[in-house]
Amino acid sequence: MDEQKKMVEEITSMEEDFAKWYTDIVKKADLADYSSVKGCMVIRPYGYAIWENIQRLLDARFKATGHENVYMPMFIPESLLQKEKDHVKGFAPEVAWVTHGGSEPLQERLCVRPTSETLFCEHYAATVHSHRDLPKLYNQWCSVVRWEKTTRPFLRTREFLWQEGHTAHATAQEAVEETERMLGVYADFCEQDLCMPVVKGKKTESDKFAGAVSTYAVEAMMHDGKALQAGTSHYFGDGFAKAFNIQYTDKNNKLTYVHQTSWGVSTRLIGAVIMSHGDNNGLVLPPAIAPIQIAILPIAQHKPGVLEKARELKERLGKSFRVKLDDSDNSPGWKFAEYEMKGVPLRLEIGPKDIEKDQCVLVRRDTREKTFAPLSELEAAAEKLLAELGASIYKAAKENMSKRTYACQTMDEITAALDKNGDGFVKAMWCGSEECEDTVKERTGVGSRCMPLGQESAGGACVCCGKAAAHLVYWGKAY
RNA sequence: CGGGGUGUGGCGAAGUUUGGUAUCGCGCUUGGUUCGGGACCAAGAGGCCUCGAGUUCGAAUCUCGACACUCCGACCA
Repeated sequence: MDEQKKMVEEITSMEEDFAKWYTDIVKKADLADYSSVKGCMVIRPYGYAIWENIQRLLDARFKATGHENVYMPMFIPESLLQKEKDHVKGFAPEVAWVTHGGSEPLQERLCVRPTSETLFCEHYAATVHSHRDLPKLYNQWCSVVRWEKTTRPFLRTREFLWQEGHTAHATAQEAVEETERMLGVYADFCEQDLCMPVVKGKKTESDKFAGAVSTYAVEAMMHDGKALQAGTSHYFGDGFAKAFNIQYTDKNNKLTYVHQTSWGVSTRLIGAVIMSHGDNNGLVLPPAIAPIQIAILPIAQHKPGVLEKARELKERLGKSFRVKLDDSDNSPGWKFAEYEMKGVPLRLEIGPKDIEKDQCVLVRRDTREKTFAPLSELEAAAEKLLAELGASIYKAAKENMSKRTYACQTMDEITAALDKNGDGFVKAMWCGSEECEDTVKERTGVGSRCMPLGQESAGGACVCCGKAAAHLVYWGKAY
């Protein structure tokens, strides 16, 4: 094949230009397209199918932990948004406002929800009266709007799809447990279903959600060594309850404020998957969320019996897997490249030679390794290969993370590690002062990502000021 | 929000310096031959040159403005 044609079809290599590689995949794998409003993207059927799988799997986990789905309005009156002062301060700069209904100016302008804490609070204030009404374990799937200045498909868009869980509890302890439980649900989902290792941690004071007592996050590492916040879980204490007057009568007939949490993940997860597993042939999808798990590609499909056999296999495999049979006129080579671009985990080739031997060829997306599978054992073979692929891409992502995690004691060590090995997580102690946090960022370019849970090491000196350190911090550049 | 880059059929580009009514590759349509790593032949279809104002006999090309995309920083899911 001549070079000219190659240029047309191939994507930019990730080594050459990671940012362009990313947007190439978004476009060429048919995940999303730009629209006429900056930062608002069209999520195309293939991209949306990935989101539907994410939704389905997460929703099951939410239900399993006792949550119910609800739907809150898209608009928030300005006065309602204003009730919690830290919250409004955090979000005011990026809300979109509705000022007119038709041609009539509104008496009070309405903001398009950037997040729905205030709406849930208003509702809880109206419906929570007794300890018997608690806990409230609500979740909603919706889109929210934040008027971002710079945007990128999936990673940062002005409108994005997400879920937001909002819970109200009788006690602080219960709410803290909920916050940690949901962080765990996210971490589990990322690791098991997205095959993406994450670091669970607590955000520093300066990095907390607007209005939260504490914010937790799962941080993933992308292929280029930059960090991506994959999900967050917040503990609110009774701050919102006081601002919105959410009280219940407890067992001792005493009026008490509730304790709240909220937690969310968004379509950003799709960006995370692209940048965790993709390669120079395109997307690589974890089997759990792949819209097509097996692409059946007939070879020499005009020859007698081939299409019939391919259809038979589709019927059979369709009972256990998400399967697509491509019987279009495109050449086999074209189809190979196409389904690799789309990240389909497993490709099944079936041609005259296979039919003779009562077998087919299975090819893993990540390694392109071919396996000849007897048709009698096809389901088992496919199952095994999908599981192996999942384990294998998880392992590769994990290795990338370990390889790019640098333990440092001094500022010079940080700079040296980043210079030598490229972007990654820097593990370093921190005294807890905002000054040091800022200084580290200024001088080394890495900001605090989180204070990892379960890794608190006592003692040591702050990497910046040298005083006694309170926390181990993962630092990094972030998306 | 600061600094760069880009905007021409569906996609990628040439043409802009020096104004004269748009070119190439891929894709698409039809017919035929092919088919185990991005096939080939033939005949076709398809363009508000991002948008708006201006200069000019005449603008993709010059001027001004807007919008969008994108990269590098600062901020955020």
